[in-house]
Amino acid sequence: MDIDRGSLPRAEAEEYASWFKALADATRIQIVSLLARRREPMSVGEIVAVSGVGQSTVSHHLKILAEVRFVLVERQGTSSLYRINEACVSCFPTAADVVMGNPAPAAPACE
Amino acid sequence: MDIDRGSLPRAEAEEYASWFKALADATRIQIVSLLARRREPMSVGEIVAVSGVGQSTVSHHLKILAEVRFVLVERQGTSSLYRINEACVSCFPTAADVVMGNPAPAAPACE
DNA sequence: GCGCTTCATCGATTATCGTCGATTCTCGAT
DNA sequence: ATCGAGAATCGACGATAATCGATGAAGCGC
Repeated sequence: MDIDRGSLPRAEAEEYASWFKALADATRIQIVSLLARRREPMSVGEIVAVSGVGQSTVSHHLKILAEVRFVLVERQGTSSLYRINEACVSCFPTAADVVMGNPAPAAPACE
Repeated sequence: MDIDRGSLPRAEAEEYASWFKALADATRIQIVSLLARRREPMSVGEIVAVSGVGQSTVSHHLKILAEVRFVLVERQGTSSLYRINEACVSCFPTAADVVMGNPAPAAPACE
């Protein structure tokens, strides 16, 4: 395919797709949004208590979000503390701009 | 769940999720990006010729993109002309900002 | 009307996803 | 060493998705 000329290169499109896929679920969006608003780390238990789904499900979602580095994790004692990846806060909307053909304002890659 | 306090309301999260889901595929990202760069309408055949997947698959992807109104369609004679929805060009990156907890610069809802 | 082009839809196949309950693992405390 | 709490992993389930080939429907030219 030579859609790459006139569009995005396939490799770039696939990376963006993995980002959007990570947010293609309402529960994950709420988790990211929650962590983004409180800038402080939260334990899995706190997120479970507020998320409306089971613990294993939350853990699964957090793993997906961590794989694309939307969230960062740090083990502390018996609990895992998750926090938003500040870099993504500015770089992810920029990716949306790129897909939509907008001139990227600034912000290069995400870390 | 009362994740709605401190995060996004569930209904809003679900709407955003449907948007991100529409772009959770590299082929669809390339199609959107292609239509966004050429601002002119393209026929399905043109997109197929450049997309690397079959005609029925492209038609399927275009339907998904049209359902969330990222693209608009207009039948002309025997062919269907798809074009980018200009409103989404600015409003979709804003949605990304909202999810990431950024203060939305301006741009209200996408019609 | 007939055929051709263009696109949408159908049916089937295969793969991926969200969720759950149960289990396992890792700590810290006793 | 044992226990208990917190979190990750496993196995399974139904649901959804991506892709294809084939078929169907709409419009144009002859």
